[in-house]
Amino acid sequence: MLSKACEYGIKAMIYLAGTSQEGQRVSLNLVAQHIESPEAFTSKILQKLAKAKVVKSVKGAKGGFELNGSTSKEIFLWDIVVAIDGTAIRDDCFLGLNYCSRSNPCPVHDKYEKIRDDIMSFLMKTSVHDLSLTVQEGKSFLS
Amino acid sequence: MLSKACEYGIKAMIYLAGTSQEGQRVSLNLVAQHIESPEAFTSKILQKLAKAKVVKSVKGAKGGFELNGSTSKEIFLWDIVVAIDGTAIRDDCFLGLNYCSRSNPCPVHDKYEKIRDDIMSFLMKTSVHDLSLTVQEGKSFLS
DNA sequence: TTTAAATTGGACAAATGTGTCCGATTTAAA
DNA sequence: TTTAAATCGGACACATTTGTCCAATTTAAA
Repeated sequence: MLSKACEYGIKAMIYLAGTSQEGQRVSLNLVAQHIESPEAFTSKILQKLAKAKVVKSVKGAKGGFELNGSTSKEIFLWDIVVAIDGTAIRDDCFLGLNYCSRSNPCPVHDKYEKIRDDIMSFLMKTSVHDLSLTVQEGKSFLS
Repeated sequence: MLSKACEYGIKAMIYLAGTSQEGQRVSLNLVAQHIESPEAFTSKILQKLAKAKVVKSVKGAKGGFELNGSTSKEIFLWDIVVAIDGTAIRDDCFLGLNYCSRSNPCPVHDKYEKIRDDIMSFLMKTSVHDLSLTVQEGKSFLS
C-alpha cells in the first residue's frame, strides 16, 4: 500500500505533532529513536517533507524539526503521502492498465472504485493532529 | 497495492478463463500478447500459479495453459494474490508496526480496519469467471 | 524416430526502493 | 571567534522487484 519511506514519514509527523507542540524543535535522532526507524533514511524522508513544506526544519545548534499544534490540524495523511509516494495510489489502475477509465475500464474498475474512494476519504480526512492525540493518551503506539 | 507480477497474474487468469473454456490450451505467447505483458516475465508468473495449482500447465507441442470454465468459478482474486504476493496485504500494519493489534494498535488501526475488510471481501468474493464474462461481453478490457 | 512446439528452470541484467556514510553548511552558545 | 550541535546533499551500498536469455525437457505430429 504505502512505501516504507511513507510509513516512516507518517509516524515521524505524528510524533512531531505530539512533542513539538509549543514551538519546540525535535532532533532527527529523537524522532528516529521513537518511531524505531533507521536514522539516516529518516533524515532523507524529513528532508523531503521539509521541501514540501509539510514540516519546518531548522539547521544548526538547537535546530531540528518543528510542527506546531495548529499546523498539525491542517496536515492530513494525504499531504504526507503525496510528498513521499506521489499520487499513484489515487491515480493508478488496480490491474495496472495504462489507460483505465469509465470508457475503457479494467474488469474490476467499478468494484475497486468504491475501495479507492474509501482510501482517499480516509487519507484526506485524517489529520496528523488527531492521530497524535491518541498516541499522547497512550491509546495507540508508534512502535 | 499489488505487485506488477500480481497484476499480470490476474490479467492472465482472466484472459485464460475466457479463451480456454472448452478445455483448450493457450500458449504463453498468446497470453502475453493479449494482456500486453513481457513474455518471459509472464512465464515466471504462470509457473508460480501452476505450482500453486491455480492454473494447469502442459508442456510440449499443443501444450500451454488451461483453465476450464467450471474451475474459473472457484478461483477468486485472493487465490492469485496469495500465490504471488503472499498474505501481506491482509496481515501487515498500515504504518508498518511489527506488532499491531487490538492491544497494541497503531494510530490508524481502527480506521484502516474497515478499509482492509473491504479489500479482503472484494478479493475473496470476486471470481476470475465473473470478471472474464465482462471482458467477453466487451464491457471491460485487459489492456 | 525425428522434428517442431511448447513449458521449465537457472543464471543473469536492469530498475527501483531501502539504507548508510560523510563532508559541507548553518546556527547557537561559550 | 571558536566550537559544538544540528540539518543538508551527494555518493555509495544492499535488497527486492522486474525483466531477459537460453539450454533442458516434454509432448504431439510428421
